[in-house]
Amino acid sequence: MRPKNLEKEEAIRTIALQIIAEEGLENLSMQKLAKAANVSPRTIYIKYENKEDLLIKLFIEEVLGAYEKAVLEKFTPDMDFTKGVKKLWQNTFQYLKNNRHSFVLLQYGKSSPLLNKAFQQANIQQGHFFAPIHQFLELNAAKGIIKIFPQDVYRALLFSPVLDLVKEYFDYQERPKQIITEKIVSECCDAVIKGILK
Amino acid sequence: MRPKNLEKEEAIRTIALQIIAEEGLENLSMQKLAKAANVSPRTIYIKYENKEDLLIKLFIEEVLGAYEKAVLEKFTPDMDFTKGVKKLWQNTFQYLKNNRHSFVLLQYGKSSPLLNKAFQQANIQQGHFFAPIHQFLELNAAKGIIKIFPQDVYRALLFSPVLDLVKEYFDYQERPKQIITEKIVSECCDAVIKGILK
DNA sequence: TTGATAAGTAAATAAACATTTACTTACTTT
DNA sequence: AAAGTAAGTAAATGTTTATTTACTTATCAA
Repeated sequence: MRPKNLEKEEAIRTIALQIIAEEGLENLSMQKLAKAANVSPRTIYIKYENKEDLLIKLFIEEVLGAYEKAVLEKFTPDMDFTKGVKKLWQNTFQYLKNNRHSFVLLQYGKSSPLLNKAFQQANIQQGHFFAPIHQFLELNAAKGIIKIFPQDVYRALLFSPVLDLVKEYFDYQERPKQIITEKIVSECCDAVIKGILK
Repeated sequence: MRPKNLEKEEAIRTIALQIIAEEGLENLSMQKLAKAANVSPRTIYIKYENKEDLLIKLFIEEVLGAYEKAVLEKFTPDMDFTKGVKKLWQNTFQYLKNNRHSFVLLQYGKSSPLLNKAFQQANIQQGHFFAPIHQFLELNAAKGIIKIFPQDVYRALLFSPVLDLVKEYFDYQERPKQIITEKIVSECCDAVIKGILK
């Protein structure tokens, strides 16, 4: 049996993310992707059932999976609260600023009903994303270190700002304004931490 | 001369937002829209040059414009800092939770390169969106009431969490978790304010 | 009332779309 | 080295797409 050419598989994923980042999810077509990845349309259908399947796997596995791994690098739920949050912010900013293509699809995950639904299903079926962060927050809430909120609210309070900062970091390249540096990210993180501590 | 039928114009915009919210921007087509709005495809092209023009006008005028107006309701830049931020959060949550269709396209504005570019251009050409908020923050920074950050960073810190809370409010309807109430929104707002005060 | 005119329609156009068919290739197993 | 097989290709499928053409309608100004 002829074995799979892993380079082709990777090209499909990489080029798909690139097209989405540059032209938008609205403008990704199977034929355009095949041509750009130097592959026959049929080849895409070996690995993916259809276009929706491709998008969902790209989003869940390629983007969310890798993003989660990068964010949780050197993080443990039993860390000191301030140190833990700072580490998570650092990891997030570092990873996303070096992976703009992933960042764009990640943002689409908050808009597109297809990806949104896929995320919720994956979250239930294959275990929750960012589970160690949940644990971390529960632990610190129980210890009385931070204010009590529903789990999902912590994410809004603690982590949505850093995603916005990444977006501003990329926007910088397109219009003149102050660049987002690691120092600014760190100072923002301090402000967020101050707000959530009891 | 036969006058424009304003009902048709509004139907086009309303149904477009509805399709985007339910099926995604990826799945909005001019023919689908025409059919759903009970209008000939040609009628859409009277008001809009092409599909991109429709999307941009929908985003900038219908969504961003109305959103800005609602958020700034009863807000003035010389308000007390805490009162001002609380008012902005209240307005945001109230308006968006009652306008889910607008919220979805608003979120697409952070993903789609087309809408993103359109936003940046509109921001420059027709004056900055949310200018009173800029003023408000500058004033409070000058008075030494809040920490000093670049203007765009304030938005990330102060306002991205409330958009995330709106998203969670809508997600509630699809999977069981704690509902986002006005009380929780208000408590989150307090935390954010605490973090940014000097 | 009528003539001008932009709003509106239904149907058509050509291009692009997702997916499949029919075939070839390259590798493993025997 | 030959057979078997999944990976891979090029070209075709029928559908849907954005947009236009050719025509009709409704209103206003004269």
